[in-house]
Amino acid sequence: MKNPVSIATENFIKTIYQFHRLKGQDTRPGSIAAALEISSAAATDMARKLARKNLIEYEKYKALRLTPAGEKMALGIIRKHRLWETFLFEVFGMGMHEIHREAELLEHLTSDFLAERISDFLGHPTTDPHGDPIPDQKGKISELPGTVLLSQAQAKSKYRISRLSGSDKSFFDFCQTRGLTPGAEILVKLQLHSPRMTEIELADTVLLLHTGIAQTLHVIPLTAAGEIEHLSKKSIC
Amino acid sequence: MKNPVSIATENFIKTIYQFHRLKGQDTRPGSIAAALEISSAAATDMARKLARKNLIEYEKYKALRLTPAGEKMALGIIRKHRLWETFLFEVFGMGMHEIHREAELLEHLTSDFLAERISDFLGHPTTDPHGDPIPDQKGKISELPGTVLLSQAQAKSKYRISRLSGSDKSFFDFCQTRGLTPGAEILVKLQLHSPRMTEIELADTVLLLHTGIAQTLHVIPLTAAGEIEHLSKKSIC
DNA sequence: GTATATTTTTAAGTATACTTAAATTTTGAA
DNA sequence: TTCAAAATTTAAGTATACTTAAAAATATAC
Repeated sequence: MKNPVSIATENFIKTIYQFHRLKGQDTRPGSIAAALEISSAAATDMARKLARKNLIEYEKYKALRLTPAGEKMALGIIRKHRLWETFLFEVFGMGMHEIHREAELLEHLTSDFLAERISDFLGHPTTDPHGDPIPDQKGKISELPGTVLLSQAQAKSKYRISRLSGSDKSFFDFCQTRGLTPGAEILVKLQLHSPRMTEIELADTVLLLHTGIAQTLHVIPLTAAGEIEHLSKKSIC
Repeated sequence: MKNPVSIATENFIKTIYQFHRLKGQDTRPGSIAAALEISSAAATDMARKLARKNLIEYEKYKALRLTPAGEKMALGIIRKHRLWETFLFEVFGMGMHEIHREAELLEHLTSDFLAERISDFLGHPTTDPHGDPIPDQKGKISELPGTVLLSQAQAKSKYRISRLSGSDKSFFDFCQTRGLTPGAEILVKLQLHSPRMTEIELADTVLLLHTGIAQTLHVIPLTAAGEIEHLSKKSIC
């Protein structure tokens, strides 16, 4: 029935999924190719092959879309990735900048059986150390609703950090020493333009973050959009 | 310097090493091919390619031999394999028949960095659950000296079980319920011929093992070969 | 609306890792 | 020692996953 697929295929499918859900919908062959560091020609090639396997819906000159089977496969890979990240972080105490690199490899040679043993061992976590949701066994994922980049958050509003999407050690070190971890509550005080910076407050500390950092932190508004302006005007000051 | 090699290459190198060290020296292309379930032609092909990469010493129509670089690579893969087996057994409580299957995959996508984290976590074990030695970081392996198959052990002699080389669940279940684990001391009472069976005693229990099992258990004599006959005659009776 | 820039696709070619079939070499039995 | 069986190698071919370069289609800028 379900014949095993190559690592190249898994990465291709996973990238389409992530670009579709997270980035701005741009799943044209060129974008996927750039992310995977392969040529556009190779991406077209792969797309046509995977369309024959019913993983991708492919139409010439159109953006790539996953079939339900492709999406299910992507979620399976992402589940393994995030379980490994959680495991390496919590059990081996590996750094945030290291776990992604290792999980990127392990995800491809992890059986469904082993994935369940990892999940059992960890007590079936629902988010990984970056704050990303871990799809369940059936491929169901609880997408964080309404998350925005900190750089696009509204001034004078309260948010909860939902996700750290950076990759280098210095970024994670910075976040950790300042308490910028998934779940932390912050108040956006000011959005500055030229130079673009975001001023936030958390635990009585004020931080001025440049765009590079503020674009890497994802946040969830803590109250309905309409009320925020109103509430924050009252409660802060 | 050391460019990454494929999973196919790793399995090829590993198989040559294992056939050279464990089985009866037969590392001709056909044997390696049979073990990997590929054609002899494919094995010849691979051997010539790896000779160009200085991992194999290849001479037409001769048995395949690893270069020092090839041997070092093999030991690195075996280290990762056995660390994973130990880990999956001790931490996840996976069965003996399951750990090999999973380690067979994970060994190929495990960085040296991660291997050291696993080793750290386990307290730097020197043998895996099967009783096989785990090579150290530099590729040094403490080969068990003088291990023989239980089916070839001398009657009326004491041995210590050193290794369980089976692969299926029923074999490991049988060994576990009877106390046949690496480290256990046994007394070989009798070697029967037609049907070939081995009678052993451990912890006051006498077991009659058929050849299939006795060929899968590796043992180490507990005294020098000369003394055994003498000693066992005295102490038992 | 046309021209140009961008993107995608097609075409041709490469490396890896296999296959089967035929040719060659080695091995072992009489 | 010879000769046939067994193993290995060579040759030709396939699928995957890429490459570069040229052609074709789409998007955008004026």
